[in-house]
Amino acid sequence: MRTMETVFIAMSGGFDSSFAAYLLKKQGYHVVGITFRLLPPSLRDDNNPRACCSIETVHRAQRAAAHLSIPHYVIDLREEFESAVIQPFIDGYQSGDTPNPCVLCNRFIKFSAFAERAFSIGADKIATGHYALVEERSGTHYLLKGTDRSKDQSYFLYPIKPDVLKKIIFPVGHYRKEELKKLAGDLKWDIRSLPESQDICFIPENNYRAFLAPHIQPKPGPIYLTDGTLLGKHGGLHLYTIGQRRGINIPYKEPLYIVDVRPEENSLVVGGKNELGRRIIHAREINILYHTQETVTAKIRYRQKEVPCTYTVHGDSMTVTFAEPISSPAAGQSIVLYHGDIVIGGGIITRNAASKG
RNA sequence: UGGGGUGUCGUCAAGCGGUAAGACACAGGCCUUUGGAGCCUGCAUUCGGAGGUUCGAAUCCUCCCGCCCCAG
Repeated sequence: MRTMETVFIAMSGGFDSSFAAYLLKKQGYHVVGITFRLLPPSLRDDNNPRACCSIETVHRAQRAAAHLSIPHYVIDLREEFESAVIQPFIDGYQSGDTPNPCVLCNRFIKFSAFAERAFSIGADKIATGHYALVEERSGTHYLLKGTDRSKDQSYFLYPIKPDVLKKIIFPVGHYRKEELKKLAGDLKWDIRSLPESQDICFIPENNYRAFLAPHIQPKPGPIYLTDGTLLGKHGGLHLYTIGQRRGINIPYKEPLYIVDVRPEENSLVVGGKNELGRRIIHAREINILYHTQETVTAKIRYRQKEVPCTYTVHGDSMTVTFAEPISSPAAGQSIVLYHGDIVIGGGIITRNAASKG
C-alpha cells in the first residue's frame, strides 16, 4: 500500500470547497483544510457571509473541517492579494481597462502563492472547489472543462502553470451540481446550507463601482456616437466597459452600447448593438497548456459558448481570429482557447488591438 | 410688433370626440465565482394654463402662457 498522499484544499467555507474536502477524505487522501486571509482590515466585512475572509467565513470552514476530522489552518496571503489582485483591479479600471480579479487571483494567489506555500510545507497536491478537471493522459496533464457544463469554471483557470497543474485535484469537477446536492443530502452535516460563493470576494454586494469610488477620482468626459456626434457626458471611464448598455443615460432611437473606451482622450464611443462585433483579438501574458493543429474555439467571458477561431502565438502574446465576429471584447478581460473539452490556454485582451471585423 | 407653426412621461413620439401606443432612458428583480450582455417587472388618473361646447375632449371653441420659423 503506497503512502497516503497529502492534499491541501483551499476551503472558502462555501458548499463546493467543503464538499470537495469531503470527497478527498472519502477517496483516502490525507486532507488538510486551508482558508486564506486575503483582505486588509479596511476591506474586511464581517457582516457579509460571502466575503472571503470574514470571521464567519473562517468559522464555517473550521466547522466543516471539524466535521470531517481534518486539520484546518488559516494562512495569511494579504500582502500578495493586495499587490496582485486588489491594486491591479483598481489600476485597471483607472486606466480604462476591465480587469478580471478572479483570473488574477487564480494566477497569483491560489495556484501560485498558495501552491508554493503548500508544497513547501508538505503538500503533495492542492485542491480547490472549482468545477474543472485535471486529467493525465500518457504522461501529460490536461486542464479540462468540468463535467457539469453549466457550472464549468475552466475559463478562470487558464493561467495555471503546467508544473502546478499536474499537482492539482478538482474533486467536484466530475459531478453535476444536482448530484452533489443529492449526495450532500445523505450526509450527517447540513452542508447544503453553506453559502454558494459568487461575486468578487472582496467587493460587498457585487457593487464594484461603489468599491472603486474611494480609490478613483471621477473624471467626467464626453460620449460620442460612432459618427463623431457629441451625445452626452460620462462620469469617469472606470464606470463603463465595452459592451455595456445600462448607465449610459442617453435617450436614443435605439439602445446604445459602449463601443470603445478611449483613455487617451478620456472619452467614450457608443453605438448600436451591431457595432460591437470584433473578429481579431490580441492578447498578452498568455499561458499555453496544450498544443494542437486542429480546429479550436475560444471565448472571451465566462458563460459564453465558444466560437471557432484560429490563433497564432508570438512570444508571450497571441492573435486570435474568429470565424464570426465576437461581441464586446474588453481590454483587461481574458480570452481562453479550447480544443473540445481541453483548455489550450489564454491571455489578457489588449487595448487598441481588438480589430473591427 | 405683424404672418405662420407648435406645446402629450426624463427624451423622442402615437393619438384627430369615446375614455393616454411604442421606443429610448431610468428603477427593481432574475441569471452569475469577473465586467458586460440577456430576460422579467415597474414607469403620464393625465395631455402648457384657465374657461367653454358635449352624455363624453389630449382631440372642437375662446382667452392666456411658452417655444420655433419668416417678415420688419
